[in-house]
Amino acid sequence: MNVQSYLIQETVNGILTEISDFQEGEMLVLKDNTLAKKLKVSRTTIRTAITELETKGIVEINGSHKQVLRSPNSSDYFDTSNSVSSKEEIIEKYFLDLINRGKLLPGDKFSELELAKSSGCNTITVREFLIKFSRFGLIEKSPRAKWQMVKFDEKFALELVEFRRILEMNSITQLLAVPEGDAVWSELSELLDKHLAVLEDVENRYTELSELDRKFHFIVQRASDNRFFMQFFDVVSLICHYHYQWNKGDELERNKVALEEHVEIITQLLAHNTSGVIIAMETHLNTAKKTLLRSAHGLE
Amino acid sequence: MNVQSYLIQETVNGILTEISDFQEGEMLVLKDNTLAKKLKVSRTTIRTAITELETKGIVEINGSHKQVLRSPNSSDYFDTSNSVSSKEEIIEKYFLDLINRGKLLPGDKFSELELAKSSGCNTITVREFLIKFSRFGLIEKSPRAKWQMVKFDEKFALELVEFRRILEMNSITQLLAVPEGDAVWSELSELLDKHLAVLEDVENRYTELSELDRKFHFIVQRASDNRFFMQFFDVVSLICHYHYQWNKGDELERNKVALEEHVEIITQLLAHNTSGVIIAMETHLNTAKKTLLRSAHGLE
DNA sequence: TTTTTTATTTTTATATATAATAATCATTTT
DNA sequence: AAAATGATTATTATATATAAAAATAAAAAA
Repeated sequence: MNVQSYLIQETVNGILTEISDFQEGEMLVLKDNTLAKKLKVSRTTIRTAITELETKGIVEINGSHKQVLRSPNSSDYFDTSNSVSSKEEIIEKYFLDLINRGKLLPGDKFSELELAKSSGCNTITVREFLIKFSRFGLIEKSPRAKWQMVKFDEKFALELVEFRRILEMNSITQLLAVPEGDAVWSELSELLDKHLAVLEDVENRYTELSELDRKFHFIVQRASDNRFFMQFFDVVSLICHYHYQWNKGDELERNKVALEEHVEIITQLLAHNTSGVIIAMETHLNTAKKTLLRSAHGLE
Repeated sequence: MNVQSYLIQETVNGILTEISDFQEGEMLVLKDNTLAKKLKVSRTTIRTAITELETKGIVEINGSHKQVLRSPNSSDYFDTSNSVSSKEEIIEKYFLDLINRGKLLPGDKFSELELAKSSGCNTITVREFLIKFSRFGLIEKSPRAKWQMVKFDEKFALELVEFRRILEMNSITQLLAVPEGDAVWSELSELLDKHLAVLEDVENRYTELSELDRKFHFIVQRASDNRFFMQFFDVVSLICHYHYQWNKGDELERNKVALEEHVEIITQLLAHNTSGVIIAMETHLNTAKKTLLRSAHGLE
């Protein structure tokens, strides 16, 4: 039997969940229109999924009449945890992994075909992904030439840091204006606890900074409530993360400092101490700048 | 005879220019290696172009020996002024034209195939262009659904204006710090003259604002000397331009005000009056905000 | 030895075809 | 009349093929 597509599998699982409380002897009829609305897919998809359920013996189809025969058990569900919804996800994962493992360094060249072969996608999927990804300013190409990782020099680093400084300073001011009862304050105090927990055992847990850093800056940027700011959150976040990869040398010490700086900012935020927040943030961004510059120089 | 591609035509023209000072009886031999370096194309391209020159009777090919026979006349050159270098340029022109003529309004849907047919490109070219263009935040799509012009509501407008305000305020501060002798100051005073000229005959020339506006804000943003800022100059510029299209009602009055505001900013800039610049810029951005908001409301 | 050329291989750009999914419209059922 | 369905059409996603251009490597010439 041929393997169904991800969407069909997910839809089958969705229908199974819908009918999971079916009782023996009950009269349960499936309407594709209703299911389509509920699962937010087209009726065509629902019908393919119901046909699949018929072969599983869970549903009986009699013309337009689709009746549930038995309640589903766990083996009826498709395991979609390991599948990917599309080729695009495959190449995205594959490419980001290359970056994160330092297989693609600034100045490196690579071709679409090469990526397509090694990732198991076709060239068009790869190409479209690269076009989309080029928005981050990390890769570029000229017509009929190979793609190239952007050379990461001091100027690039300084521009990035300056841009980030302006966006974050603005957002954090907005954040300070958020009223007391808002959910963001409990989010922040939770985040503070997590930071403290990691700091307690920093020798073993210092690598968790990466995730906390992303979360922290996400909360800050989100306060701007501005889609253009958020667009750039992704860009800056990715690029910074990318370049932190290579200074493994003093990673423990560096991460410890960053964690402590986060703690200071969040504490000042929770105390609603405007000038304290600004100063702490300024310090943090300056440290980040130094780190980034060092990583830029390390590559020359 | 089949029409050569744009690149070949341009290369032929390039070689013709190279040998344009050929004298009767002179011994002029073409080396593809040298030409390739000079014209910045590959040797493959040079060889195709030289073959073309042989059929035109300008060059004689004897194995590896390529000798110029006569000096080229103007009819030997290809007219590439009307051709486009690639399909991508076609679709880009076509799509921007649709936008500018108000054929694509917020909320409108359109399909790749539709665009491909009407523009004469294939779907892949269209698709890749749309992916690239979606970076501007003006169009979006969900999987297997049509593309859609983003609904332009008040929130969108406010976010855009706020983002612009932060970027431009920062850039103009940088601009003020540029030393006296820099070329930017003469650029600005030229731009001031152009503004004044248009204002002299504003009833007939008010449509020239669009170009002056782009130039002015470009000079301001460029002062940031930051690629991330510049990326967004394009985005903001396009979106604003797009949305100004529809309030044709008070266009004369509106453009006149904008021109006068530009004059004020540039004057203050040339006088190096920091606070004056800030105030004038603030006023200008507020006017732009009002205009944009009115255009957002007009669409509801 | 260095440069140039020929021949070959890679790579991107473009075109076309098929499959999967969504949307539509006329008809039937409720 | 409203909702649901079947049949059809439209559209995107994916795959494959061909052409144009660039890059490379080995051979030839300077």
